[in-house]
Amino acid sequence: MILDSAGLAAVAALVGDTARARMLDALSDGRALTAGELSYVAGITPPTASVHLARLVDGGLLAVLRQGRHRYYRLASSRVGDMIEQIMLVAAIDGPPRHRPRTPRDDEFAQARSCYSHLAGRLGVAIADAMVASDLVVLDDDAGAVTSKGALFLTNFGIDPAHPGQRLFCRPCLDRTERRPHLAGLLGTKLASRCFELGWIERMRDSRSIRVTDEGRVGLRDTFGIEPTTLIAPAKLAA
Amino acid sequence: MILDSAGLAAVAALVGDTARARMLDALSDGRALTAGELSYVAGITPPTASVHLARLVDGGLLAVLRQGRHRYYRLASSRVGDMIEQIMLVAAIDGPPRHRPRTPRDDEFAQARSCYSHLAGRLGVAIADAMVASDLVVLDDDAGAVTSKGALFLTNFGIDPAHPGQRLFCRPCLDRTERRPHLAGLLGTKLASRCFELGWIERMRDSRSIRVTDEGRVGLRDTFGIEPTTLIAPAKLAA
DNA sequence: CGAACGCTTCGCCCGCCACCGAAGCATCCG
DNA sequence: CGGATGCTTCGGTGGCGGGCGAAGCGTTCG
Repeated sequence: MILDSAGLAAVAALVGDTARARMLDALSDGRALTAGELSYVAGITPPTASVHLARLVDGGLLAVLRQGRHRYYRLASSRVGDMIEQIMLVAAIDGPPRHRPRTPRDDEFAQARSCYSHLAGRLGVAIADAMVASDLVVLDDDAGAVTSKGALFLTNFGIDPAHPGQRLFCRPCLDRTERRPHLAGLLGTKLASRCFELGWIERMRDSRSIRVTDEGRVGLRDTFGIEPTTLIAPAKLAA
Repeated sequence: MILDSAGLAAVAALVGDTARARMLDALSDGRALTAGELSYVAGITPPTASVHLARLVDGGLLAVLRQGRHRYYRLASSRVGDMIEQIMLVAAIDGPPRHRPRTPRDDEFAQARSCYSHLAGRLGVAIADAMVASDLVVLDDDAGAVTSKGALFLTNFGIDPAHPGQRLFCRPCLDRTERRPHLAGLLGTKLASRCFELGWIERMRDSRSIRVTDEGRVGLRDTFGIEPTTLIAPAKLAA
């Protein structure tokens, strides 16, 4: 179980099928979906989906929760979510350019989304940028930390920064649409929760995309100094 | 190129073949190997290997360097290495238990190895543990930081901790054989380099495994307080 | 208790791709 | 310049796995 290129191949092969990849992608925000919903997003019939789901459970990527006559499937752990995100990052950056028709959903997705339990997309990067600029957190490629100024800020913002003596709990996560880091780790999770709590953002149904509410625009501007325009212009920066 | 479960599937499918997975595993310490060597480690004939390698280059996972009549292949970026490590982590922890005959090479590998550019295995975890215990670094699941005491220690150890004002550059990386964190990020890289420089460790040929030298045992004990026995006992902890 | 629903199992078909041996193409050597 | 070496391309074969429809099983509801 150690020198395990066999395990590498086995897990990757599970992900390396279009239908299964679509299912995993749909599950990668951590929610649990039913077999039926998953067969729909994968674009295959229920029987076929059932076989795929059985394989994914068998391979340890998914966990299943029986509830009445439904079966809810979810990622087995956040590690699986991280793995999917990492593969997608490689696909986006190292992989060959994929010219696909750009849909409105793509724009929503690039705008603001969840990355397992934290915020990503233009919104996530904007928050990270703002916090770095205001000296609330410091980041390099691999690591990050909350400053003492940042700890104070978080307290005022309604986030308890303390595990006693823990001013860290912050990690950069390379954003695959923006190709710049957003905030992950416990800090990322708490920031996201707090923004939901405040009604600044809300999930869009059946996707990882997130919508910034009107209150959110005001709050983000007042609290982080993020101009609402940042969150509207789709891709003018291409210049 | 955004809502890209297609890219996810494409990249994962590349990794999800036994022969290609073996090649990628062999390359995952960042070295460049020739097509011939790779066909050998994959256990396939040169023609077949050639096709696989072409696919991997085409998919952006590998880069090729022509040199005389040889062609050297290496991972296209450290992101690809991270991805492989992450998939293997999922395979090791979330995947089904794989009962394989345990070879001496497995033990070497679990003992000490490189994880792209930093140290992993029992050695890597022991160093991380020692530095946490001595209050040189602090770690949680997602993030870490070098303490001021740690910065002083690193200077004495021959590592320049400064980017001015950067006492961070430290990240935990879950070890897939020990299932506990070792040190990654810039700190992890510098620690590994310095240990090589001091002659404490050396690469074993044709693998990611690392051997601790006699000087290394002494140095690790005197500097980090790591008892040499920690680095010899293969798997007594199974109890 | 029977009908509707959600999901899985079964049986079958088909296409893709990993694989090899032989031949082709470069590059380096005597 | 001819032979050896390292790698790739070509042509053909075989097996694995993804796909569906039909049937089976458990749950829920009227």
